[in-house]
Amino acid sequence: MTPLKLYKKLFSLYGAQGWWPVRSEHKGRGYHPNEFGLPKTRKGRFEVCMGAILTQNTAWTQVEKALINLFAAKISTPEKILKTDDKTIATLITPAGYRNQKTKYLKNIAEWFVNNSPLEPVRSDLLKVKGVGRETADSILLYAFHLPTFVIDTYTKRALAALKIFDEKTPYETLRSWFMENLELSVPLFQEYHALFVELGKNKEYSKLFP
DNA sequence: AGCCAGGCTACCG
DNA sequence: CGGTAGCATGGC
Repeated sequence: MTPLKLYKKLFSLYGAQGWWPVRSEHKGRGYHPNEFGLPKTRKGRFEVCMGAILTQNTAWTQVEKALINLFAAKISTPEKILKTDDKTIATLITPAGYRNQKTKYLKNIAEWFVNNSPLEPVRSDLLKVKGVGRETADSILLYAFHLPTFVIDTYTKRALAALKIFDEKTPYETLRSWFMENLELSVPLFQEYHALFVELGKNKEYSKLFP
């Protein structure tokens, strides 16, 4: 099974997903299938960064509540995150869990964003930010900045394990390389592919991968 | 009523 | 390096 064949299999099962939801640029409607140009603005890019932190080990439905709380409080820029006290942010993001940790992480990514966003982001710099691991970094690069990096998450690992291509504890970088070395470096392809793995995982339909 | 969500850090051997 | 506790909340 090649990465491309697996992609085609998943796409035939679920079709276009429209990741990542960008509320501030999509009339608050969330997903936007077959639209790979979003976000287009600084605000939208930072929204994706916040979402990437907030969704760590957390269901997206909870993340949306946290984001809506932040927007309602007019906290939607890195500058505003940085000058709001921790307690206030923690309360607003409560639905997304780990509120104290994620408050610090949001401030860290806000500081990174202020200092780096005019330039093209570099993966190794992003990984130095406390609170940003490999998956979060790759999500930010791929969905906020449209750089062709492959995102590996729990569902991806489970799918590859179900297919017996790699076992569950294969290192992140090994899996990422397998995709990136065997596919064209395409942002729409990588965005859609990761989204399809999540859809598969949510539905727990790994058995459907077999002929 | 547990188990799991679109993980990461700190710390251990 | 690989392995694991702790972090928080809500849906099922």
